Amino acid sequence: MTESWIERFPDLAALPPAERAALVARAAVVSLPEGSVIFAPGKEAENFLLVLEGRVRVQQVSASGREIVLYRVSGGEACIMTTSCLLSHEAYAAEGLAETAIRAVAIPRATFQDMLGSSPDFRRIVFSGYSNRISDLMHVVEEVAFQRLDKRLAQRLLALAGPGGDVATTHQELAAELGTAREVVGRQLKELERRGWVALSRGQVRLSDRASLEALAQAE
Amino acid sequence: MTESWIERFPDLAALPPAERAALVARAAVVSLPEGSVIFAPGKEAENFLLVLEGRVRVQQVSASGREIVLYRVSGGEACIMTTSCLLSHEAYAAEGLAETAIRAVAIPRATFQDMLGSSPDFRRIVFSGYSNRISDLMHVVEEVAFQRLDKRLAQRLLALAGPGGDVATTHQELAAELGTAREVVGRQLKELERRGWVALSRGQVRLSDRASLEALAQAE
DNA sequence: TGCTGTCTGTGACATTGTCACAGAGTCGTG
DNA sequence: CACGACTCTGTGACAATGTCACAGACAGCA
Repeated sequence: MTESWIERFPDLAALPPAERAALVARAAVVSLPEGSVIFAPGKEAENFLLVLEGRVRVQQVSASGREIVLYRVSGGEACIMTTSCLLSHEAYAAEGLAETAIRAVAIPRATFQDMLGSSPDFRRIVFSGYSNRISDLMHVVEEVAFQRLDKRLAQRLLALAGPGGDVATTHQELAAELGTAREVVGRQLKELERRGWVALSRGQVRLSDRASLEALAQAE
Repeated sequence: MTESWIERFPDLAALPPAERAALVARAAVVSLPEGSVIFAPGKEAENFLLVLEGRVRVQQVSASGREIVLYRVSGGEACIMTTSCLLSHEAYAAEGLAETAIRAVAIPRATFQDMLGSSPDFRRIVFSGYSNRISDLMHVVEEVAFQRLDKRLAQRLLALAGPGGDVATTHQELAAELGTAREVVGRQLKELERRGWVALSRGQVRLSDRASLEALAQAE
């Protein structure tokens, strides 16, 4: 059982046996219930986290209470906000929430530093985590600064929709995804409904014309 | 002379003599004129850059031609966009421009990888570069998504002003700093002028009431 | 049933973005 | 100097988005 998690990270599973054994011995698999706060402003992280299962949502909260989702970390990825805190003690104005129940590997600070020095593969995992996050953040900047809201909303609806084409969410939650206000989302959804592209009910958006939404999502 | 640059990075200068010598031997000091494109979408980097002198501006350009400044890299810092390209071959939609003439240390890919493995201090420099950039990007998101434009403009004017209180820039350039449109900047400046906080002339903004601008910049 | 809290809808207004111009400053050149 | 070419700035009309103050609708529960 102690060996199982490392198989999710092929690069790590391929480490020299000694390093691999050390890592497995010193890391702990932790479980967190849905809704847990993984990190928050002012809370310093003690462990480096590799997410095994579940999804972490990282978002920013403004002074006025508005929120915006920055990115999500899924199984197989490193949660690099904690890393940053580990390495440079900077406080971020972001918080990480467990959107689902989480299983993750917690690697203590010292082991993390050791592994960084000893394992090129471990470094690659950490760096590519950073790299992906920077990429995500630049994408957010680009969207917020330059994209129309109807397009962004269509994108999110498509991304959040289950296979049946339903999105179980409130207008408030969608507004937090996009960094805008609830009323604005309400009006945008109303317009999409008027065009026959979605059907609205309390706490739910049903996508009734995916093709049109996709066209909108990809529009210039 | 070959030894001089490393003194700008105390962490590196303090490396074990062997490593330090290897680094100095394999890295090259390069000079770039003002206006050089350090990196651009689609251009893959071959070297890791440590900026010695000068300033690099990293900005994003939208399809519609609007721009937004993401952050600046100054002397003593690592230019981590190039790093990312080095490590994960991801293409970013950002470009880096030399705002001033630049002197930088270019470290070849292989040496960079070696140093990452052998030197905790080198790792710290690289990681803290990443960390700072993530911090910068989150700050940009926060500003663009949640802050009023007059406040952001006041912040930029104060940041860009020389000691005499002059900002030599066009409305277009200010708009690119903030990710907005020229006309909007023009109107905002007009309003600041009406209040007597700035004086406008072609290609220049003179800050005539710093205290008021600072109050605006710090307003909620 | 009535109460309570959440979710949604709406109108009025402020702020910001877009578009299509026009006017004014600067510079080189004849 | 006169002229054109170019950049920089100003403006009005309108569209899109954000803010505020509500009111109504819905769900769960005593």
